Amino acid sequence: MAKLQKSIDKKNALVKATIELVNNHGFHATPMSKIAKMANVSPATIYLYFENKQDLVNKTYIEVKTKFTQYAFNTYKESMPVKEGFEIIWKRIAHFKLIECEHAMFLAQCDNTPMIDEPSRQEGIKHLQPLLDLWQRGKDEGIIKPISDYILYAYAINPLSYLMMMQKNGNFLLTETHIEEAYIAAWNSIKI
Amino acid sequence: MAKLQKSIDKKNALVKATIELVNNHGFHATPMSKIAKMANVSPATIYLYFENKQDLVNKTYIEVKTKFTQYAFNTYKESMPVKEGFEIIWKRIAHFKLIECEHAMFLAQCDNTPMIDEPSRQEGIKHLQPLLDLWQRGKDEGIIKPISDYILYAYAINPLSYLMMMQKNGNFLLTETHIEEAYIAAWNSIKI
DNA sequence: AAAAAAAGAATGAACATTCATTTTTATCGT
DNA sequence: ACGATAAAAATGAATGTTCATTCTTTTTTT
Repeated sequence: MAKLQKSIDKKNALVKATIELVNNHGFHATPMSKIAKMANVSPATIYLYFENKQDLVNKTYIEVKTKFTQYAFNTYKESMPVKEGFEIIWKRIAHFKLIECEHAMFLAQCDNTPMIDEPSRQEGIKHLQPLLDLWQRGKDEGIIKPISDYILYAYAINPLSYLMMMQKNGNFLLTETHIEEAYIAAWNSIKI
Repeated sequence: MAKLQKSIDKKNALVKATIELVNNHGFHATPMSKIAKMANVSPATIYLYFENKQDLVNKTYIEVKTKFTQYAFNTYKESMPVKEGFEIIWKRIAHFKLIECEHAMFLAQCDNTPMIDEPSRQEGIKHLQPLLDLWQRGKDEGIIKPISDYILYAYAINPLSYLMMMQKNGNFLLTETHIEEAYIAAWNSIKI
């Protein structure tokens, strides 16, 4: 195994362990020692890859957020009609939250607590730009309500996070039918 | 000042300090010593009122959640028509999140992290029963979509939490107009 | 054999909780 | 109504643990 590959493997193992432990216990309740143990690495080794605990979690956040948005916008083209584009993006997001539940949970926790520092948070927000552009186009074309992007996001996208939480807590099972129902509710709340 | 009153004052000061500090730094990053300092009390005194840190935050959660739901359902009567009842409850909830932002933020953080233990979390959920009953009535009358309560909640209520977060982060200012827009989006996504 | 990477042990700070005293409040006999 | 005293409440300091980070040594790679 090449040296570079080995380094990448270790870094990935650390990121993976961070996600799992932070998901289950929260940032401050996951010691570096446990992250190291789960990644089969010495605590000291973490500091070869990351500056400190905060840096580890910031970088993990950015990495996961990047994966998330890459997945979300993968099949979307700017040339698509607004309605079709929205449906595609929305369903990709839903799908990501379904199959990459751990990653999505981690993002939700980062976005809802003071765990991530402000620069990384801002960096994370940028990734959503294509969706905001799509909405702007929809507003210009008179298809989407001319209201604040924050409200559009609150009604069209954020509910998925809540459903994922409930799913994780075992309160209910998210099926394809639910996803379809949720999509319809999402579109109804933003379309004119 | 009567003895009992004094005790209640101290307990309230502790709860208030807990909310403020946990909001700004998270559960594990708020030491008991800081909570004590902010409440003008010795660290040891906390243990006269609460068993330990976990108990302090559990009890704080239940107290805030109780206040929240009392406020939310205050003017609602079961005799109201479904649509009117929902509008009243929804707007009370929105109003609470607007004027009692600190309390609402605290609840959001509790609901999105592993900070609260499971029994307290379950206890908190129970408080929402009147809203679930109203929705059931709406479904029976053919006014509200026959879909899972979780999805109804995700679309009708949860978006308010997101908007409150954005407001808190200074990203945008939540006005009466926004609230009205959001209410319409909420109703559109749950009505038949 | 030199350089780089990794490891385990060591360090020192921060923290939750408890302990030994002090201060406040309540009770009682006068 | 008053002071003495017992009980309760509150305190600051002490304790023992946990943890992030660093240091020194060992292992691996070049």
